[in-house]
Amino acid sequence: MGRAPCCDKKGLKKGPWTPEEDEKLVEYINKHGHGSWRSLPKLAGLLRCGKSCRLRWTNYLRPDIKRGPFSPEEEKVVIQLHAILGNRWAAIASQLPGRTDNEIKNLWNTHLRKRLLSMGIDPQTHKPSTSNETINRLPSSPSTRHMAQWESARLEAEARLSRESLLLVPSSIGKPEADYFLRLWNSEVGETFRMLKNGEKADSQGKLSSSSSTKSGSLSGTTTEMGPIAADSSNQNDDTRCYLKAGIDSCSSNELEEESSESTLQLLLDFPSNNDMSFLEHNDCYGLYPGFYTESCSYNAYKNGF
DNA sequence: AATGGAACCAACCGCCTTTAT
DNA sequence: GATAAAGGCGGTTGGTTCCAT
Repeated sequence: MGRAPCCDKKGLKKGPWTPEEDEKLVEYINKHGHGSWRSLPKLAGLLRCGKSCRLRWTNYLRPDIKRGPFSPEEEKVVIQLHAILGNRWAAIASQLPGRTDNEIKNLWNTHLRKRLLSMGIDPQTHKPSTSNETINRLPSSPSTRHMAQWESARLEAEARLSRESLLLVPSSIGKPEADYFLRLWNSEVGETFRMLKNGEKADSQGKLSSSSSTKSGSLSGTTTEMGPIAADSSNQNDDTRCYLKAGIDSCSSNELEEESSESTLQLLLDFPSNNDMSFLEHNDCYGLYPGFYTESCSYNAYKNGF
């Protein structure tokens, strides 16, 4: 049994919206709300399908839409969330107020994806590409992968810190950073992260699980492979590089699979500073996105870059 | 100035999930 | 439980603009 078309397409206009159409749509929604999208075009006097009206409203006419170019900070968030969520544009958009899924999708396809590719990063896996085209330019260190995982763990740790700080110090509410991570953690993003971390089948749509070879792979890797590294690194920064290297060199993923992410996180939080990744600067191979290291050779370039 | 390719982005299409009956 | 309608989402397309030659 075929699905009925969303609307009768005879006589309906397609293509770009005119200012007059926009005006009609905005005026109607401001007065009555959108109600049923199916019946809206008729009521608003538009020769458009309801779906088209909904899209025009949500992607362009909504008053809270933030237009204009993405800030470096926004781009960074998109990249980080994409590493966790994959192509779940709506979920990513929910973390960027005023930005639409369509906008983020376009940003990704036209800018960020190419930028990562040019840096030798596979935009789907966020790992160094193995293609012949890029492999020769890459530092062939496994630690690049670890840095992606590290960044994911950092996200989680910061979210936890934010949540705890809010519980302990109510006055911290309103601080943008804490607010952001609290929101993130309590949102679908955080839920996805937690589910993946626990090895659960994420979301009922099956979309996540269908594409989770990337996500669950990298994320479970975050908590497992990071285990001994973070555990050992609870000592001092001086030792961290050694532990990091030792962890990379020696860790057998099977054996590490059992490592508790709780303890890992705790140890992460025990770091002198969660944001201080300066100990990585001394080694040219420690970096998530090698393109950033041509100048500064610093993980901070990734953290602050874009 | 003309032109061809690249880049950008709004909009469409089809599939999936949710909700109502 | 079965079915249809509606909404939502991600992939893709096609028109427009920009830029190099």
